[in-house]
Amino acid sequence: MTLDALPPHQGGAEQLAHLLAQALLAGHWQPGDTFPRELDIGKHFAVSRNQVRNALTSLTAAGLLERTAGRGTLVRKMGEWHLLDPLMSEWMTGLVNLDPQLVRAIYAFRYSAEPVVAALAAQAAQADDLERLECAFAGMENTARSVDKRAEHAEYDVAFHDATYRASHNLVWRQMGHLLRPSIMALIHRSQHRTDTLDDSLARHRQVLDAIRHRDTHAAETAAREVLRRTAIDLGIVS
Amino acid sequence: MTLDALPPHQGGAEQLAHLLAQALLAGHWQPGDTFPRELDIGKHFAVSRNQVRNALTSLTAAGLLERTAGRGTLVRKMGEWHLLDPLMSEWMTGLVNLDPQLVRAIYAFRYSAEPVVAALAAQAAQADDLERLECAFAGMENTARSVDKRAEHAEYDVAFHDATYRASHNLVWRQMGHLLRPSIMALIHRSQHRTDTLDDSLARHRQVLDAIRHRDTHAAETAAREVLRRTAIDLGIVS
DNA sequence: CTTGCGCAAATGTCAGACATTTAATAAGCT
DNA sequence: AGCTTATTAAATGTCTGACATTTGCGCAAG
Repeated sequence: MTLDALPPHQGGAEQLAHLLAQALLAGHWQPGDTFPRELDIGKHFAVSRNQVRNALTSLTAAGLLERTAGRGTLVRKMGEWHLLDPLMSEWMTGLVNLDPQLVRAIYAFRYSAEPVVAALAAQAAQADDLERLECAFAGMENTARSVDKRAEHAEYDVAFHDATYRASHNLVWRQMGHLLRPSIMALIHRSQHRTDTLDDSLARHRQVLDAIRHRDTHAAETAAREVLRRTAIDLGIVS
Repeated sequence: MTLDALPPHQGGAEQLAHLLAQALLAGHWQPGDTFPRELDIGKHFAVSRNQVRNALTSLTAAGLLERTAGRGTLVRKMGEWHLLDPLMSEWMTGLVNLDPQLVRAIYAFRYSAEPVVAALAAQAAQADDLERLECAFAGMENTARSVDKRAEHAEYDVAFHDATYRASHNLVWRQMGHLLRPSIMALIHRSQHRTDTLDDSLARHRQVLDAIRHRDTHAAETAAREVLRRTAIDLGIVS
């Protein structure tokens, strides 16, 4: 795989990293392949070697690449990626062709984790947590009816689940909110945004909110599981 | 806080990053403080500015620092740390004075997560997963009796729990195995390594292993919870 | 067939100058 | 006095060229 298929870019090592990362996430290179050399990348995108090195440093830190002096830069396989690195979430959001295996893995994680997180949230939520949840849910309601607000609706969806993780008041769980964005964004491209499915999704989210508000851990657990069942249908994981 | 209290180092930006990271994790700087300037760090440790910048890049990627041109380098608060970055786990292991709030947060996460993970492992474990689990458990047994094998015993302990996460066969859960190392290493320094508590710990680990081997998800869930109750006692979280 | 030498190619490192951003300070006007 | 605007100093960010180090390969001698 060469660089020629990649779009141009303008300014900043971060944007370059984003570009290359998305190409890697999309599978343009096979694991074990040798990545283009620093100088070639610099020539192709008309940036200095410094910018290239900064970008490659990020990709290496995220586990996408492995660099050794003399040998070059190798592409690592998906199992070695640091999926929990916040940068990875940024790079994954907006990627239309995310590997189905990855979408499924993230979904399976959420399906096993979020019920527990919701239960914790029901125990630990404070006033500001409830406010965040209610605000996000209201946003979801207000953006559900118009087709041209799909992106905005997804943002509120992310905010709702992120607020759930935050409400657990656990530093570790909270970090995992990053994973939500790519998972939920994948929904936009795969679901048809039909109004009946959206109503169903809203109803299930409301049950999570109510359960947390009433400090009912068991109800929160089952309600979160129901939300994710709906998500599975929309993701096409189950029919 | 100045650099004078830090030990010297030899060679490599990674070691420098490790040194500075441990000082930050130990709370030598308050959140919001300004970190020493690049040139000062370089002078103090007799390294080039490049090495300093490479080290600080790692610390910034881990969320420990925030750098902006003109202002300088600021120390971020614990809530902003990227606890799931593998580098963080490396830096935390071997740190004797880990913040109790952090130890407790990681424990609370494990207590809510590992039962679920063990249940998944009971569903998805393959032959090689069982082999890893059995090998780690055997190592724990063999090193339980002698006091001078505490470090080795801890390694097998980490390997056991890591094998559990791996056996879930989920890419996301597997990443979280990194968090185990600092959590389990903290046990060495806080527990008295009494033989009766070790026997108890071994028995509870054995039940997890057996439950996974027999594909009994419910038993795996409860057994994992029992292991962590034992851990809580040894960590001094509950009496 | 194996060992060892040397060359080529890639990443890693260094040093210095310069660019850019930021905050504080001083000047100047109303 | 008070507000706005240059000026300046200080910190990180960037560029450039040269050099160091590691790795893999070819080639030749034993």
